Amino acid sequence: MSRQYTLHRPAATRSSGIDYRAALNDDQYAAVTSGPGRALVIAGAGSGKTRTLTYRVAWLIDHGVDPREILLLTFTNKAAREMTGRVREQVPQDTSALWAGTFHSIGSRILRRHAEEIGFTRSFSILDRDDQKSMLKSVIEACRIETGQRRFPKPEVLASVFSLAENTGSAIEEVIDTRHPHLIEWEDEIAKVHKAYLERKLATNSMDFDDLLVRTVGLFESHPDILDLYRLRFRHILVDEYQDTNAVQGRLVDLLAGGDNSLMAVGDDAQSIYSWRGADMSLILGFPERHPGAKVYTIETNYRSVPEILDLSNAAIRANRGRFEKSLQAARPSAGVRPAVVPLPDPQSQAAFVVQRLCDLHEAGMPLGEIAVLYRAHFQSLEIQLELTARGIPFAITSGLRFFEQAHVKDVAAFMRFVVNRRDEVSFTRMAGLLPGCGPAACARLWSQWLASGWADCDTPPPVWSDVLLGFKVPKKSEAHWCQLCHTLDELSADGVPARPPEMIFSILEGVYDDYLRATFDNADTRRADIERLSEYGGGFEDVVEFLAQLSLMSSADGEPNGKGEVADEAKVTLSSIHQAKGLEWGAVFLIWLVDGQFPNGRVLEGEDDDLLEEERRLFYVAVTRARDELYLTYPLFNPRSYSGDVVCRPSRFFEDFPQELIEHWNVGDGGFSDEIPF
DNA sequence: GTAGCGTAGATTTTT
DNA sequence: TCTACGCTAC
Repeated sequence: MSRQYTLHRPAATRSSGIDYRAALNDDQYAAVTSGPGRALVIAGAGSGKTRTLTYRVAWLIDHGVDPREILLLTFTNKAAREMTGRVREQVPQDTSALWAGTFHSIGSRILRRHAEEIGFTRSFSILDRDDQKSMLKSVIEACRIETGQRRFPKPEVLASVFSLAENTGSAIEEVIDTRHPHLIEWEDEIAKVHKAYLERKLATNSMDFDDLLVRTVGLFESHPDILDLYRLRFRHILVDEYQDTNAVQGRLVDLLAGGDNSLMAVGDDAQSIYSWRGADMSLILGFPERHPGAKVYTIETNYRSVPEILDLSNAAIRANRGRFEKSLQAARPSAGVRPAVVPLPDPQSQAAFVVQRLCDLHEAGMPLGEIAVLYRAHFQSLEIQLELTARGIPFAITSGLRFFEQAHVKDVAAFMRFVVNRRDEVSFTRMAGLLPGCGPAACARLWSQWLASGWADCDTPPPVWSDVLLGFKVPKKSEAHWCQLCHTLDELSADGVPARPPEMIFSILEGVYDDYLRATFDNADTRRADIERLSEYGGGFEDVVEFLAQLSLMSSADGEPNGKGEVADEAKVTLSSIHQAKGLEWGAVFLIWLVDGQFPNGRVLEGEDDDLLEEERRLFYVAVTRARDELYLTYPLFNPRSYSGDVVCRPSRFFEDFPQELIEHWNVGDGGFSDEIPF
C-alpha cells in the first residue's frame, strides 16, 4: 500500500499581477488555465503559440508551482532562451531553477549526472556530424569489408541510416528496406559496421546526437529509481513544436510524464516538416488516444497575417489529406493587396527583381530587418547574395555553415576534448593530424601508443602530459612539433586540474595553432579572430566539460556567436532556408525558386511518395505563413545552369493548389518592353 | 606514408 | 562552384 502525500508550499508571496483574461483571447485563455492532467494544444501558425506557452508557465508559477518543477522542452535553443527570457520579464519570482532546453540538451544534462550507470564517464564527448563521420570512416576501415568491385556506402549515408533507425526506434534492416532499398545488398556488412560503431562509441566515451535521446530513454528504462527521481521533480512538463517530435522524443516525454504528472503538448500538425529526422505526425494526431482523458484545445485566430495571405495559406494546405481539419481566421483587417506571383526569365532576373523590389519597400519605409528571402535549399540563395552584395545591402544569412562547425574551431576544441576525455580517439587523431608529417598512419600509431601507455583508461590524467607523450615514436619530420604539442597539453591541465576555457584556448593558439593557421590558410587572420571570439564565449564557463557540450549542441542559427554581428539585425535583410525560418515572421517575405524540382524538391517528385509531397506542401505552408503584410512568390522560367539538363522550368505544382483569384500576377520585363514594376 | 595535383562528380532540410 | 577522391612523385 502506498499513500500519496503532498507537501504544500506556502502560497507565493508575490504574484505576477498578470491579467490573464485581458492578455489572452478565449482559446488561449482556456489552454493557459487548463487544470492538471494531459492537454494537447493545436495552435495554428501565427496564433500566439509562444505567448500561450509563456503565459502557461507564468500561470503555473502564479498558482504556487515551484519553477524547479517545470520542464520546458523546445525544438531549438533559441526558442528555449526566448521563452525563459519572456517568463523572466513577466513574473517577479525567481525562475532560474526552471529547466528549459532542447531534447538533446536536456538529455545531455541528465546523462552527465548518471553517465557511470551506463558505462560512460561524466566527461563524455559529443560527436557532431563531422566527428561521427570520422569515427565511421575509421570503423569501416577496421571492419575490413570485402567490397570486391562494388562500392560500399559512404560514412554520411551510413550515418543517416543509423540515425533514422535510432530516431524512429526501428531496426537497421527496416530503414534500409523502406528508405534506402538500394543498400539491401550490403545489409549484413552494414549491420556489422553498426555494431562496431556502437562499441567504438562506448570505448571512446563518446555519444552522438542520437545517443543523447536514445540513451536517456535507455537510462530511464533500465533504472526506474532514476526515472522516479525526475518524475518526482518535473510535475509539469511542457513540450513545444510537438508535431516535430519523433518516436524516441515521444517516448521520453511519456516516460517523464508517467504517473500523475501534468503534460501539455503544443504544436501544429500543418507545420510538421522534419520527417527526414524521424518526426512522426502520428504522435500529435494520436495524442488523445495515447492519453485518454486528455483535453484538446484549438487556437485558430491568426494575429500575424493580413487576410489575403491567410486565405492563400489556408487554400494551399487544404490540398493535404493527413491533417487535423482547421481553418485559421484572420484577426487583422484586409490590406487590399493580394500576394504577388512573379515569373522571371532566369535566376539572375529573379535576384534582380527581389533585390529591386526589396529596395523599393525599404525606401517606402520598411526596415530591412522586416524583410526576408526564403528558399528550399541554401544553394538557391546564391544569386540573391551576389545581387545584395553588388548593391551594398546588408544581409544576415543563416547559412548551413555554422560557427562551431568550422574546421579551425573544431581543431581547437579537439585539444580541449582530449584533455577532459582521454579516450576520445576522434579528437586525438584530429589533433595529431595537424602536425606536418603526420598522416592517417602516423596518427593511428600514436593512438595505439597512447592506449598502450595505460593513461587512457586511468581515472586521473597524467600529472605532466609530456612525461608520458614525449617518449612516443613519431615521424622524424614531426618531432619538433610533437614536442611543442606535448608542452601545450601540459598547460591545458596540470596535476589533473583542467584550466578554464579561455586559458586553454590561449595556450593552444600560442602554443601550436597559430603556427598551423598561418602555414595552412590564406585567411589565417579571420580564422584567428574566430578563435578569439570562441575564447570570449568560453569566458562565460567555469567548467570545460559544460563549455564543450554547449559547443556541440549549439548552432550559430540559434543566435550566440554568428559571423561578425556588428550591424544590428534591425538593419539587415534576412536570407534563410524555410526550415530555419520556422517560428519567425517578417513584414514582407519573398519565396523564391518556386519551380518543380526545386520546390517541391526533385527527389521527392521522383519517388512519387505522397507523404513526402505533403511534407513539401507543409513546408510551403510554413513559408507563406511567415509573412505579415506582403508576400511575393517568384520563379525563373529558365535555369541555364541546371545540372539535370532541364533548362525550361515548370512552375511549382503548389500554384495549382489555390485559386487564381487569391493572387496577383506580375509581369516583369527585363528592360525591353515593360521595365516598370506595376503597383 | 605523405603531400600535392588533377579530375570527376554532385548538390535538401538540422539537433 | 566546390569538394572529395585517386593518382603520382617525393
